Amino acid sequence: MRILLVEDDSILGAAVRDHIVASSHSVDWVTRLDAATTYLESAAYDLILLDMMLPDGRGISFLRSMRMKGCATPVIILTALDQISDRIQGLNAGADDYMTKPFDLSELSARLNAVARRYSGNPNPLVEIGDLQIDLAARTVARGGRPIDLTAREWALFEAFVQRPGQIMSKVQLEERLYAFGAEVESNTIEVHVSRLRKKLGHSVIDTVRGIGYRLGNAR
Amino acid sequence: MRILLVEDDSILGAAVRDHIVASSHSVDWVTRLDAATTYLESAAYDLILLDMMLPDGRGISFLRSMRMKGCATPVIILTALDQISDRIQGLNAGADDYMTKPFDLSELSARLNAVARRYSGNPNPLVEIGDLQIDLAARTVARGGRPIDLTAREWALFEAFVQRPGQIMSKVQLEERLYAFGAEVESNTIEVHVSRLRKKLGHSVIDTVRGIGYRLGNAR
DNA sequence: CGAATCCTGTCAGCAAGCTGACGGGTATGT
DNA sequence: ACATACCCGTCAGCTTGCTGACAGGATTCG
Repeated sequence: MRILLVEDDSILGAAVRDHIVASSHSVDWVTRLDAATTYLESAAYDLILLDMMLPDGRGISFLRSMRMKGCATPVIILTALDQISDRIQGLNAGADDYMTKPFDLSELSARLNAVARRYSGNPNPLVEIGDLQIDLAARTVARGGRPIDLTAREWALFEAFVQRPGQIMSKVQLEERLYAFGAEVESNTIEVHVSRLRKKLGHSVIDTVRGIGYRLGNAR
Repeated sequence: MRILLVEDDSILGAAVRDHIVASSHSVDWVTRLDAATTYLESAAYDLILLDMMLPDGRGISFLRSMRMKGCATPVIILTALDQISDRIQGLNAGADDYMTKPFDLSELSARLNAVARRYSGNPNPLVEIGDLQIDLAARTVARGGRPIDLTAREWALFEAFVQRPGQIMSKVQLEERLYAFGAEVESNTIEVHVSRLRKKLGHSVIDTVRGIGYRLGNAR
């Protein structure tokens, strides 16, 4: 999952950024709204964490603007404890959820997961694909009750497919989803990860559509 | 569809064989039961057309034997008009249908199609896959009401996938299904036909599972 | 703290698959 | 009967993808 963090408090920003990275999501962190606008135009984000008070304006204006432009990316607003009006206004402006500073990072994870699940159109974290049992919340895969151990990258890649069954994802799309700006990969890294995933899950779980991308196999 | 024809009458056998070939199915024609046994052990048939009176025995014995061995291939028995007991015995022994000689060849086609549909577990000839509308009886494919013209070979290949959604078919399996003994192909003919089919249907209708085979794409 | 292990991205060689082109045989039309 | 068009299998060169190996950095363990 790719996240845009808009937060000018450097200590909080760094903590949140690090936590997101440790959760094996990718994150771009900006401290101003103009940068957020630019980033949002350049990449597809799965989630935006949006502070309300920023040096060049209010998060609420940014949120209204992006909603008016038809952008449906889920937004969690970050508000001060005593700013209840920010929360109400934010939710009314189209935010999906809010968190009040200071917040516990495990609370952040829970919120991230909840929004991601809603966004993927699949609120139920338990998925079966062929003979695989997948828990999107616990980030586990098993076959016949036997767990299959996936690394963070492998999980992130697999999750991308599971959240979009049947949809072909190009290598560029996968790269954008798995890597933040400045962390793009060169060479054939996506192919390598797909190969590693296949080694663990079996060669018919993910299909290649040559010249286009990859998708979940048609396991019926 | 690959058919085993067991018929010692050379005129009838030739007429039936030619009709089957003209219908773009493949057929192996034998005149004796021992040859039929050998063929059945060597290849997977979709249907057997079985005469009752053969030089080396009765078709009914062959049918009983193959059913006892657990072979589920559909069988249409070919009987003389006045041999009603053959018909009853044949059906009781596990035949799927019967035809009485002499029969009209278009009647044979209808029977072939009916059995093939039942065998594929999909008695309904109308199938939708992604945005394709397929009529298995009329052997037509259309997209948005616009027909897509397939040649006989292309249709045979496509039909194989449609009848087994989600199942990976290896090149060998496809070859066995599309070509009779003595008509096997060399070189990369299956790949070429898949490529041609993709050119007409789109590149994401059939997925390649590298090193294993092909199957219908996961169009959801 | 050092050693061992693991994860991840890169590299590069290989290979399975893809596709344009061609020729022979068949079917169709005049 | 001849010309044309089409189908189909083969060929071969190209291409995209796959994967083993490696090295560097991060993590884990004693």
